[in-house]
Amino acid sequence: MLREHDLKVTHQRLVIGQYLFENKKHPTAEDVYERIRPNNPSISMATVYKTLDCFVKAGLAQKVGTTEGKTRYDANLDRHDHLYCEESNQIIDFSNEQLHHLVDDYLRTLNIQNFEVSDFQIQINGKVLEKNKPVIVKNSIK
Amino acid sequence: MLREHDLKVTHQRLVIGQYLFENKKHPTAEDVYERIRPNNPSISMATVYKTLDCFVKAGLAQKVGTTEGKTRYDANLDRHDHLYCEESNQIIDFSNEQLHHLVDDYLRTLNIQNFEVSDFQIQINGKVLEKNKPVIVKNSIK
DNA sequence: TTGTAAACAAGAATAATTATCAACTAAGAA
DNA sequence: TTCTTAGTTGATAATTATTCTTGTTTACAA
Ligand SMILES: [Mn+2]
Ligand SMILES: [Mn+2]
Ligand SMILES: [Zn+2]
Ligand SMILES: [Zn+2]
Repeated sequence: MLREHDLKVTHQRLVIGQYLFENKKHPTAEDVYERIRPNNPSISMATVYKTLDCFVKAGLAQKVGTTEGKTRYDANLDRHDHLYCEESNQIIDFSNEQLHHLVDDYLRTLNIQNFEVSDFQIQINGKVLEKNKPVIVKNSIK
Repeated sequence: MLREHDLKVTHQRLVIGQYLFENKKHPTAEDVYERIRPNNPSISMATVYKTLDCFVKAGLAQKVGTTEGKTRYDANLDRHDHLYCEESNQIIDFSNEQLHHLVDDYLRTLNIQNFEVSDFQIQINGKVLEKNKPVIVKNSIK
């Protein structure tokens, strides 16, 4: 994956990439650092930032805007939206083809003058009810 | 407006509020500070932050998440979405009842287990074509 | 195996935001 | 009006998030 994107394969990139890609959370740089540190005590915070940034530039991850004053990173490259928990600040992936089409089709019927739309993302605010249980989305229409 | 929200009426709040409410931009704290400073040289940055924060807490404004590492503030309290210009980083209000209903209705048909939706906001990414001309949205369907 | 550009760790530097605190003031009570 | 006081402000220090600098190490092409 790194090679495909012309990135040198280093231990640091493998470790950070593995965490980011395997469990699709939306961690801050700090989160990543804390997580990988126990097994990789020599990796520095600057490297975490540079690595995340290089993933973003390579298109392997994206930044997610928040209101908390820190940037979150997302390795889920599929088209998806986000559930923002107002209590825990966690961001949960939400994928729904129909919803996407619905909005996409509608946006195409509008003509937004002087603005070229590239894509969109829906930020669904609310709160997780039971903090330990998972959030599951079910499509009512088949 | 301030009195209705049990906020003491101070010169600083009037000045900052006036800027924020009259031209519905999405300024950073720094933007607000730079803008009001010429006519109010004694207002401090800390006051700008505290004032914006108190507007948010009172429900007179909202924070807008960005990917730039600084928070933006929005005094447009109507339900609306945002056009994010990837080039200039400006955020433009986008209001469309139909689109809102479309998404709202659809979200209600889903049952998102263990998550209580309060509201949502669509982030439309793209770029402003001609930087000096305005961005206008027209509804194609009446 | 070696040369070299790229990447790294450590720590300094900067940028954004928040905290502290003494002085001031809005606004209600007397 | 004047008094009282809780809330607000400005100056400045502190904290937090991120980026920069520099000497050292490493990936990998030749
Ligand atoms: Mn910063
Ligand atoms: Mn901060
Ligand atoms: Zn995501
Ligand atoms: Zn807005």
